[in-house]
Amino acid sequence: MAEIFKALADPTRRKVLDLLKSGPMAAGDLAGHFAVSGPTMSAHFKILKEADLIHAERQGKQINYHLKLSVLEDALLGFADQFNLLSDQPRKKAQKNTKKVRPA
Amino acid sequence: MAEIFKALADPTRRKVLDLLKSGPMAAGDLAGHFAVSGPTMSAHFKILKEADLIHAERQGKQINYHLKLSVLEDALLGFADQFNLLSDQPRKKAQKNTKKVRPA
DNA sequence: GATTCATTTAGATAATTAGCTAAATATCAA
DNA sequence: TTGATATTTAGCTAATTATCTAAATGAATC
Repeated sequence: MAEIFKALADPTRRKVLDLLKSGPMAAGDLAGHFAVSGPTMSAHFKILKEADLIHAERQGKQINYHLKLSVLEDALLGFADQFNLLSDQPRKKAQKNTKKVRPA
Repeated sequence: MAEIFKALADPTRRKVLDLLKSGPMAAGDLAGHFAVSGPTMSAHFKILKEADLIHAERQGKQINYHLKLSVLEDALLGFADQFNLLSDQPRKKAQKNTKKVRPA
């Protein structure tokens, strides 16, 4: 989970995730949205892959990146939940083993 | 908001926030939970202050740090919401100007 | 006001990071 | 199999970061 927060700490990487929100995109198309070199973007993709926030799928010459939304969700909401920031109702993807704790 | 994610990227700082969850704590008491020098902790506090995630209040010789939960909440859930990760019902702190968009 | 305690600021260093260019790899097309 | 295209890997550098020790500041106490 540390890796996820590291990955999210960079604005370029956050924007990559944002671009992938609406569907998979090729590395080059993603890179087109930024003013940095291809290799630099590739390094960002690598960090996002290592954080398991995206995954790659080669299609011919191109490599399409997909957002792993559920990983982002678990990290973000898991952390938020640590601070009781979520409403008390279960969320979309309910988790197993919801511990019932009688309020003190 | 970039500053908040930077601040959250460090495990020491995330743990500081976690310690402050249950109430304000003095700089020294916080530092007691980590294996680094006082000045190092002070630098972490500074970064958290600059991200507006905590605030300081001097009480005699000590400086008590308070978690600014609403700032954390806005950042975290704001970002989560960008990815539609929140349930559709309004949350605890409802936001102004909820735009009503008729589903397509 | 000198001393002690709690914390921060200053200044240095080592490690990490984001960026670059050049070269390598993989795939497709000619 | 040569060439073109898409992307990554390698190797470098500059900037940032986390850490340290020593010194400075602020507040209470003697």
